[in-house]
Amino acid sequence: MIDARGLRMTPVRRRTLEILLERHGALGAYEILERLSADGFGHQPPVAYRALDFLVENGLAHRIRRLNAFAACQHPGQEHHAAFLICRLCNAVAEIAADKLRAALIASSAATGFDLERTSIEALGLCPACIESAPA
Amino acid sequence: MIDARGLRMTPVRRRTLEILLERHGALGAYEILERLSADGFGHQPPVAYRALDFLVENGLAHRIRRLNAFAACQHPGQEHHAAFLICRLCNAVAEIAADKLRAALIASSAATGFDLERTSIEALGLCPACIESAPA
DNA sequence: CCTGTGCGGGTTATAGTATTACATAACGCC
DNA sequence: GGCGTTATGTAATACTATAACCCGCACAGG
Repeated sequence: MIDARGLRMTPVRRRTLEILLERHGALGAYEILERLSADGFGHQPPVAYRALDFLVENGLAHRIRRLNAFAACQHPGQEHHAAFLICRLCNAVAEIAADKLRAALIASSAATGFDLERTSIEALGLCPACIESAPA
Repeated sequence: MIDARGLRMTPVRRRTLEILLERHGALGAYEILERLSADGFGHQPPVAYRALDFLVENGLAHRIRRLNAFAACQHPGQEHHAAFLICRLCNAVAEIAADKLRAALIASSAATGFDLERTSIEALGLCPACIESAPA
């Protein structure tokens, strides 16, 4: 039950990750909870939040704050920092590499004396598909 | 009642901005609501949310998503994009210029075909004061 | 002047998101 | 097997945000 990195990938956690992977895009905690409970897991919010916290903590999923939602990580296993592009029409979420952005952010903040630990970079706009279907 | 930019700075809106300015750092909508209602304004959530939406929309305040809170803009009147450094211990919020970061983000996302409209860049860490008082 | 219109602000009610606290069960180790 | 730790389940509640509706005032046009 304990994988190479020392992670305990229990049934709820695995199923939660599967649910996220099945969907391209982000899911709210309560949507995930519905599916978990349909699959026989508990049906109270902490069930979903705990599994999600675990996945986020271990780099298997990301939290999209703008949507109050979660998405599976596109590059699990690799140490990386991500930024997210969110379509304001269809809520599609694209993950892009943000290592350079993060470095720039740390550089920009050097003068403040802050010690940065986690960064969250999100952008709202239109995805290619919605640009097509909803032209100016 | 209408200023140079065509903004209607009504009493609730002005008071809301003052409340944000009085505090260095971020305030939740319900904290703001408490003070507004103590000052004789309405005491239902929309009162605060509407004023805050107005301020954010017009560049006089920022929304800090990580904290579900709001902070007065440090550079009002100037067209700019900001990033925020949030202390995970004392919740202090520092605003730094993010125009370059934004440009880099737009460059990074060019390949995806997304059209970026708004960006939100936040980082969590320790502020100088908390580094002092809580050393490793 | 007066009246129609639009915006702001007030209200009630409710929706949506997240956490605390506590009890029970499973696991890993010795 | 027994013990400490971690995970799961539950109930209850806290916190954040929005919808829908009404009223009144400021302003523009007649």
